[in-house]
Amino acid sequence: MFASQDPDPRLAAARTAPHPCASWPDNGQGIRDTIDRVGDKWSILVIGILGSGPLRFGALYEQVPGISQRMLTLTLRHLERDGLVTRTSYPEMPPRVEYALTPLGEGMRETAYAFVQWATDHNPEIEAARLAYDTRTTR
Amino acid sequence: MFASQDPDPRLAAARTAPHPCASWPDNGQGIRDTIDRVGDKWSILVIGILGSGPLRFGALYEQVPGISQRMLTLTLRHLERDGLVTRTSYPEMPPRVEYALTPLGEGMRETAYAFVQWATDHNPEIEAARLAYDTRTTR
DNA sequence: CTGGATCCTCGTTGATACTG
DNA sequence: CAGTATCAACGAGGATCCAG
Repeated sequence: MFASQDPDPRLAAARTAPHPCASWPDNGQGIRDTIDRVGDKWSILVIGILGSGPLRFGALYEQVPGISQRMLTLTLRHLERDGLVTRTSYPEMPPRVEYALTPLGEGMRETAYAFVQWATDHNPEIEAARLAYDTRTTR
Repeated sequence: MFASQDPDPRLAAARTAPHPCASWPDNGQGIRDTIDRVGDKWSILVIGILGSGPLRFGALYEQVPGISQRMLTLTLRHLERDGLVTRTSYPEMPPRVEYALTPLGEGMRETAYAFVQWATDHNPEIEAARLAYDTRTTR
């Protein structure tokens, strides 16, 4: 599959010994899910908001602009399943449910924060690059 | 470029404080796109791989397991548009096109690496939480 | 108040075939 | 080799209604 034939010796070299770190530590296995959890539309927002302290469903619903009830429910379920968020329901009338970050979730939040920070800092460059690209290809 | 921009001392404080603000610095605007770029299925993989050095389309195609030509093309276009990757085509026969990380892309890679590292380190905990959750709800 | 159940739409992806 | 074009399929996400 790999060693069958190699017209270009550079390809063989590139495949066998490129650099110490050819890619990510994991690459393509379980990490995918964790990244997806952060990459999905709402999770990071929820985690960011919960970083300031526990909140009820309704409060969360108000603080995440544009989310639907369904998506908020699903997002919270996923986060709970992954051990990032705890769900505490108080059997009262009317029902009250509070969501809070676990220590694991707090760690995730801090790590994600670093990336958000980077994205914020470099957003101007990225926007500029997009503008340049668009004008270049449109013209 | 890094140390010069800090007009507001509160921002610096907000970065180090445990519970700085209600949410992320940006929240809901342009950052979304950047996060989406990382969150999408292939971009991080491509960026990670390109971290070891420039590669041709075909080599990339081989190193990303399961990607389709179309998706690789689209992913590279997006990354190029955002100024994270450069595309250099050599007018030869057969055609040769090389993709490489820009400095911006390299910065993105490093920042993302921190997160991937976290995800790798804590994957066991997350998997355990999932298992616990599933058995709890299934039983 | 919280959130489960349904329906429906739209975007993203993959397979395939074709071109410079 | 490095794409582009086209089409079909799938699934995430939104709207709405209903229930504990």
